[in-house]
Amino acid sequence: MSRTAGRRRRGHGAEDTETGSRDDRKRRTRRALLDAALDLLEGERSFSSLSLREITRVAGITPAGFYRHFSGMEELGQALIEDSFESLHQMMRDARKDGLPPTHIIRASVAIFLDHVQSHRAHFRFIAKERYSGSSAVRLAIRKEVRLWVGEVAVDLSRFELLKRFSSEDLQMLAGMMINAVIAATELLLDAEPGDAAAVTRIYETVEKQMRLLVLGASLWDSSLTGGNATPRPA
Amino acid sequence: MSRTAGRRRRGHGAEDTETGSRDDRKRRTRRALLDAALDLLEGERSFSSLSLREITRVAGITPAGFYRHFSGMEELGQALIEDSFESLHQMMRDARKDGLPPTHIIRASVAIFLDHVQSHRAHFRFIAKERYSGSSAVRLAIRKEVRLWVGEVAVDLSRFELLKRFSSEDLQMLAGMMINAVIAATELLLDAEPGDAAAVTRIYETVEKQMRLLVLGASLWDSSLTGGNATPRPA
DNA sequence: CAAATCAGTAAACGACTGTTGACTGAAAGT
DNA sequence: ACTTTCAGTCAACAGTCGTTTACTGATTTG
Repeated sequence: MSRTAGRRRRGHGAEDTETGSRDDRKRRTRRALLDAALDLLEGERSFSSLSLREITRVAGITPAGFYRHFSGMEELGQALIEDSFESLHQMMRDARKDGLPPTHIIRASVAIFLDHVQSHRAHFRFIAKERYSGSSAVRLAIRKEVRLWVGEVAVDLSRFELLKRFSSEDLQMLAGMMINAVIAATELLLDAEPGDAAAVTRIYETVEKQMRLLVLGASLWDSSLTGGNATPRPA
Repeated sequence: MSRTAGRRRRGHGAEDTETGSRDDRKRRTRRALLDAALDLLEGERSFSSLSLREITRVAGITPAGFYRHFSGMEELGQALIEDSFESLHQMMRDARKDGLPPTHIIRASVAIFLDHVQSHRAHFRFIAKERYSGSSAVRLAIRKEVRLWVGEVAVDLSRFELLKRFSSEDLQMLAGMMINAVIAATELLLDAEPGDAAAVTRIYETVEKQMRLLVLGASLWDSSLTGGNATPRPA
């Protein structure tokens, strides 16, 4: 009743629906769907609790219209993952091309990454939430990205004179610990209020300290003392 | 139609419903509800995607019966958290009482914890899933537990002669890194096939290596070199 | 033994869900 | 100028959901 206003009622998603070629408009609607999902995930909700209808409502289209873009929620989840990591990869390529300062490479890299996190909160919130709670396809995709990242860092580390005597396995472990620390910092960053500069500073400082501790440990490391006697029990 | 069998149809939850006092039966049904939720969480599902009806179905009671035990799903979530951490605390108390070997305390502690994880997979899967994707109440509860744990470990570490010169802040950081490594190992453990002894052994060995690296780093640490110049940017 | 308690049942409610098929109308193709 | 394509609409579907209400019947209580 009283649907007085213009025919098309849209949500926050696609604003100027009227311009551009058909492909452009389609791309815009797709973006609106992705953004709608990210918007809803900014709150307490988890991806698996989002409904298709809810997302189309926020994006400003009809439920049935959803299927012109994705076969279902699972596929939208995949798209969100690709979306999130693509901007990260882009950033990392740029950073590599621009060249890092030779002296504080680690610190600079960490800072660049955390800056990126802060300017893409929604993406990383999604990743953090889905890393352990998402569908197995999404979880695997995230794990693959992390594994690749660890590999890259291990290669970078292998160029340090100090780390020449590291076995490649131990290099992976060191890289893994560094990335674990950065991921932990990321999660703290996402939990902190975005405007809380003091908290942000503390997080940056802490992770830098952690890196320093790891480098110190590495300087005394002897890869030939590997393994030793572990204490595992099957259950 | 054709509901031929006995009146009460129960799921996997409460088996011998017929015995015990009224309180006993109530407790058993409550357990059945918690177990039903944990069962469902063993799969791909996340807690927020579980429905109340679904849980009562698995537990073998009527939807309305749920409310005799919990006011809603949120309260059940809280109960699951308490349940999970209670057995952990119990185990830690026991371990402390029994006394750890003086020589390899860290290694032994880590192994004991990971053993506990393996024998309580469902609980820890729940915690891992909800740590970043759950309701804020649940997330806060988990974070509180982790923070407390870090504090305890920091106190334990302060007794080492090697760490006497650590500032309390740096001790917290070291303890935090150790626990981060253990949590990362926990997550690997939960993702591994329970029977995969080789994978389990690798995880134990890796985390022990990580501990050794941290201890090495600590041996060179100088708390007076704290802070330095961090590189944070508000956004 | 009668009365009170209360864990669990049964049925109904309105709301929301994913998915469908037939449609419309503007853009793209020819 | 015509036909084709196709993003998005609309209406309807069969389910599931959380919650409420009145109830039942065994156990506890006095």
